[in-house]
Amino acid sequence: MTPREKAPTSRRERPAKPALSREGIVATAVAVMRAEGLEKVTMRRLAQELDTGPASLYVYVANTAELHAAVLDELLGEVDLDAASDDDWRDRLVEVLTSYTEVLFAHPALARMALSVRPHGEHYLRLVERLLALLADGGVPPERAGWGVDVLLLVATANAAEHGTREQTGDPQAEWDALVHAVQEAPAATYPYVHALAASLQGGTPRERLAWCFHVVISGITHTPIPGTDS
Amino acid sequence: MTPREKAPTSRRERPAKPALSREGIVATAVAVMRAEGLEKVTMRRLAQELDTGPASLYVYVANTAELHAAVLDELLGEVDLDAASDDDWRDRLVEVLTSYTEVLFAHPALARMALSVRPHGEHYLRLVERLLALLADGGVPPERAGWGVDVLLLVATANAAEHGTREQTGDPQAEWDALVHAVQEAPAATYPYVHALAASLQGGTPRERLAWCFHVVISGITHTPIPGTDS
DNA sequence: ACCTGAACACCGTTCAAGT
DNA sequence: ACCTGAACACCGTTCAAGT
Repeated sequence: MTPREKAPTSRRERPAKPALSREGIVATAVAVMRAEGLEKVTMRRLAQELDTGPASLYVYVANTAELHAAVLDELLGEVDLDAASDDDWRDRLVEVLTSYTEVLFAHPALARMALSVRPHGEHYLRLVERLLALLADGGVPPERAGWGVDVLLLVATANAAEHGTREQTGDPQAEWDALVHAVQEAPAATYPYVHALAASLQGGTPRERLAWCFHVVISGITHTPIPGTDS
Repeated sequence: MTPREKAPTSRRERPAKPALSREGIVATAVAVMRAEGLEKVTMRRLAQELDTGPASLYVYVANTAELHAAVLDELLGEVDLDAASDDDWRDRLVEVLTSYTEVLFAHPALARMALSVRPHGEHYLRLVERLLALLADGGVPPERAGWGVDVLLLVATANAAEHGTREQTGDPQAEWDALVHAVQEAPAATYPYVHALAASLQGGTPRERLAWCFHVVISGITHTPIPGTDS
């Protein structure tokens, strides 16, 4: 919370170098990510930003992965947990999940990371708590809700990783075109279903597909008992 | 298919440097990945392996991402498309998806990549074709099947990325412990649901959870029409 | 205890020059 | 056309030495 707190300087010099701290490092990391993407959030770059050498950061941060995880939890603070509609619990669930996805959408690299490094920060816990509450509202048995939250967050995170709009590895349009091309060129003899589907491949907006995806999982959760355990 | 084809050497020298080719490069990449993981599949390392300079590879491969995509499609050739059971179409679907997940399980880094670079190789098309056929068997309307395959593969890929056993970024056990710890420490006042769930968090084997996950999505697909489009 | 310079061991990609 | 050496612009992490 004190990213650039000025040390009390007696002599008039250039803005005194603020003392290093975990908070300061994470805050700088978030700033760099917002400005230039997660790819630029490197130990060396951050050290440069904080006017020190990369080795100094290792006093406060174990490694790059841990730093990125801290950045992720910071970002999760932006997820809107208060669904506006007081309609069906399903719709409220979709609202919260959509907010989560949108937050990650701007940083697909972060979403990809969230799939390897299990988040466990404060903001993440808050989100899980909210999702569990909504599933409980819907009468989903507790253990099934636990597994269900896992699947819902997995789907949301993967969607963000896949369709996110920033920091693309290559040209996303070109890649999509390549897929469409591959599908359209698929010989009807070998790939009858793929061939037949070519036309409807681009059907629906990304937003429609995302909402459908969430409804599929929610519906599935209500219909699929955990084997042996719950009713 | 001709990874180390020997050029016809007249003089007896050390094994003549094979001519470079896309196939040779990809084959070498697959070999390096199997031996040491995707992390080691770098342009420089491959060049070294092929006894040349990194710049030479760019004649055959656009960049590292494209190379990794080629490796992925190669690996997808190992997915078992012929479900053994002739039971319910759902079970056969789960079998194929489980095979896909298992193939990626050994290479989570590849799974993560599959979420950013849309695959469109031959083996990938074959897999999609098979999944579409199984959904058609189940009477799922074509367009919904198209969207459904996307979700099923997304879930399978994300599972592999998340729970994969190799090339872990950090210590996976330590991370899982950190999550369990965070959940158990979660104050009951602020996080009642998370707190209540702490006990059952580790419930079920990964395999059970994966199968449940697939059944949830399949069930959801059969119950959730695409808005406005299909019946 | 905290901070640092310097080093080690790597990356991807480009480009002018060669064959 | 294909191949290459050399360079440019970066990485993460460690470690001995300083304050």
